[in-house]
Amino acid sequence: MGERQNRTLEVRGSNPLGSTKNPLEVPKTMYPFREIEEKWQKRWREARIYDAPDIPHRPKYYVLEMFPYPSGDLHMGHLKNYVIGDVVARIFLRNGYDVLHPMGWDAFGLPAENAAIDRGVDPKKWTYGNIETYRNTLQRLGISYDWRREIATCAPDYYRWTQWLFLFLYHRGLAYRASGLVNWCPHCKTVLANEQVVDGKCERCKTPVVRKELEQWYFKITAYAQRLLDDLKKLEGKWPEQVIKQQINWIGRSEGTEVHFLVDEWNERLPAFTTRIDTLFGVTFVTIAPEHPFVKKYLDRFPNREAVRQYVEAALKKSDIERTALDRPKTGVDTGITVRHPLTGEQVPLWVGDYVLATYGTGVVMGVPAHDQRDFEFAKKFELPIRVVIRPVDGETPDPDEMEAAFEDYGVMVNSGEFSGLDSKTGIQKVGEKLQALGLGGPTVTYRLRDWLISRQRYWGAPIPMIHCERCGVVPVPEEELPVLLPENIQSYLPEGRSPLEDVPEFMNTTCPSCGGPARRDPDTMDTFVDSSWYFLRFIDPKNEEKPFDPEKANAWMPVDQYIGGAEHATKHLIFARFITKALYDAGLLEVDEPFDRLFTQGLVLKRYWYCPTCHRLVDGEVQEGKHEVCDTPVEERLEMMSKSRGNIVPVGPFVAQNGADVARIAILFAAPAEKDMEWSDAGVEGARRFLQRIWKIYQEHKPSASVKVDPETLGPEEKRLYIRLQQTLKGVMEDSQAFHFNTAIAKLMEFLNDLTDFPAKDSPVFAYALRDFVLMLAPFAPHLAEELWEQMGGEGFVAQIPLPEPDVRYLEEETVVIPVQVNGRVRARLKVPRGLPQEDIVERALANENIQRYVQNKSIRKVIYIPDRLLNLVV
RNA sequence: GCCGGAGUGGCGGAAUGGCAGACGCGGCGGAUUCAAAAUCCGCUGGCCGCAAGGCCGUGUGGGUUCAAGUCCCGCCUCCGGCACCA
Repeated sequence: MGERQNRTLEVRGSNPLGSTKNPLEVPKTMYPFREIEEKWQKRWREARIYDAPDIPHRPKYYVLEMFPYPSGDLHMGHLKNYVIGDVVARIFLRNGYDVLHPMGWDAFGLPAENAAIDRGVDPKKWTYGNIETYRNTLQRLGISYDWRREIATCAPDYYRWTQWLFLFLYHRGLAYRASGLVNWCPHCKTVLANEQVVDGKCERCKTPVVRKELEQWYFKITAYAQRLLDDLKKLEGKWPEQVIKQQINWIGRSEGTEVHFLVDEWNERLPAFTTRIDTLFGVTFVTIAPEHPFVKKYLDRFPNREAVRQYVEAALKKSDIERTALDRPKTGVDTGITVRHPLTGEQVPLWVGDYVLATYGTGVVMGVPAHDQRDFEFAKKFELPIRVVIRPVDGETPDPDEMEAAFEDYGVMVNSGEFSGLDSKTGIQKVGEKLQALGLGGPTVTYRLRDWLISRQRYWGAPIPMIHCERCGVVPVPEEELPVLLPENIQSYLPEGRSPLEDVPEFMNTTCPSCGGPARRDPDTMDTFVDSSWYFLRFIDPKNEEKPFDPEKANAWMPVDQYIGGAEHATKHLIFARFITKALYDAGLLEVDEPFDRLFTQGLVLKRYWYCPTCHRLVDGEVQEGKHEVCDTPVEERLEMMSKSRGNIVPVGPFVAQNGADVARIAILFAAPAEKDMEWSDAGVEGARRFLQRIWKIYQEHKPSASVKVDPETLGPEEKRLYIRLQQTLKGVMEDSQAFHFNTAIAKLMEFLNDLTDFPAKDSPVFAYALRDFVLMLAPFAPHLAEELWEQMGGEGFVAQIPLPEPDVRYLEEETVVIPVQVNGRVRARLKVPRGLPQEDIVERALANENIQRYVQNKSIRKVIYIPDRLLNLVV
């Protein structure tokens, strides 16, 4: 799996014939980046310039990139995340902030266990080995981390506090154990959170998920549904709209009405949820989900008990995929009992149907075939009556016998007793009130969000700190006994459908903290999203042995001012972290109730590769004339996110060794806007390399001094122009960087380098002055080269700590401008004129122009539009 | 189906309603070289033209405007998220 080193893959599209150039080959004339980068990394480290204080005394800025899961090699996809964060951190560090910029490892998780299963490697050794590699690579990139704060979620001194968090939630009634139907991945042999099921499949291995009845631990995130929704307003304009929308969707608030159907015989009531209570009089049946507890409870007493039993069993066996397949016909079975309509008193049949979801609303729906398409299909199939109770505002009441689809629009209520004649919206209110008055329901709100299932039947995670005692039941491990250590030297990590810890008697057998009798530990470990739902707090106080974090420090540093990561966490990590933060806030442990003030979601890094559909793997380098040379199958071209499992990664380590960290940084930032997906291509590297090489060269040729001073008032025209261009660049680069437009910021630096190259009077002080400021601007993007050049110029201190130059606002505009002259909106000439020339003079000069003459002659000028110093349009 | 986002040269991509294609990659031509690499200079959206210059051009059809890649209305395509959510 991805063991082979990546070769160059030709970049198709830009060069259909393919390049023979090896991007890993260093041109001989390259500046000595290796020595330079090593030298400055060492000096930064020794001077500890990236250390953040425990409590900031200057304005604080907390920059955080989503920490990685350390598997194998760090690749270009990761890199983008860290480089963006680093540029931001460096800008704030230079502008007088105390910057907290930490890095750590999301180190619990399945791949470690799989490595153990596949290759017999100890998960801990494997993980720490990877961490070592990752850390080295990141350090080699010169990212400005405060490494003293490094954390790993798999370390006992971290997961001790993850366990503390569990107990904290437990004591606040936010962690509970419940038996229910859970998402089960038959391949990973573990349960999954809702958030980890994608398209009905396991997010990790793509196996269709099935339902299974298990007793598991849940976090009560639904208790925070409304606040998680409401507080999104605080994030507007600071989080990507996309992510906010996704969370709104995910939480899925729905306002409706609960309505109770009565089962007189057993003195039970079945509440149903609907958003269209105005259609209540159209109910001709009621449908209940197969998994509904009512079904289980009364199955034996249903007249059609055999049919129902078979149906329920079959439904449970189906995967979610099968059950939710789009065009699947409705299925169901009549229970044989009837339920009483709350308003009409009519008895309607109760059906079991798997189009009703047990986990949404109440698991029961009222069947209104005339006004709900699903009910309509169900009724048609089972020949249930259709009763129309809504008519269009300006139309006839539809004839049920002729309907081909449900009429789902709002309209006017008909055949609805005392409510007939009301419009739908009023009806919804009135019927709701009536039900409430009768004690048979009333207005209510439901959410799509479900509680967070956090038990995992796997080894490599934080053990759940709970003990099961036969006498006392479930008992929490006392806080002072944390951490509950994960046992090492496990015999088998192979998933058996139960936690591997269950087979470790030394771990399992313990004494009950309550009664002292023999008891067993909870064998499950926590979902790794629990680990990462609070890690940003531990960075603030990573060595604290008394508590997860010191509130004083946390309140000084929180919230994270800028969070950077992938949008794929919109409804996972980002919602879990918000929930945990709110829970800590409610307990008075934090003064903020939102963890991340600003969020930036960077685009993915994609890599094109050849895929063999027969061998099911990447086959770059084994392709002959469009076929895989091993099996002779035509290969497919794929463009996908870099990932170790696909094998299409470009590892950062070798790339940086060959090209240098600064080249890697510039290449990844310049290639595309940071928020957009990009294809990694070696072609882009060439531009970055040339750019830095040209910078190096111009400084070696002219040896500018950092102490040069310039009085712009005394400059000649050419010099003044360069001075003005410098100010424009300073302004543009800063503005672009603050907007995360690093690609255009670098483009502006390139443009200015072109100006410098073309500048004729290279011995002028203004030239040296421009080179000085150029280095200062370059530093956030290519910090090593900038430090080196700064030193060569005789500059004092680290560039990394020197404030970014402010543009001289008096000189942002050039003295002459080129004004396009349009006739009827089409450009016919361009005039070079002094800035601020009055309109009359411009028009006069325009009319003197030969080409303008051709279009204006014999015609009268009807209108003159002049945008000062921008454009002239003559309408004739 | 619903909710987002995006369609601009050979490619990645620029453009507060005001010169479409900045910057870079690639390509072509030249300088340098015994030769190549590297480097430097010039050209590089399409079509017509010796040239001056002209016509066309931002997925597509309309509209607003002196002026539209940008604003409005309709359509097409692609990507992401959600989806039997009652």
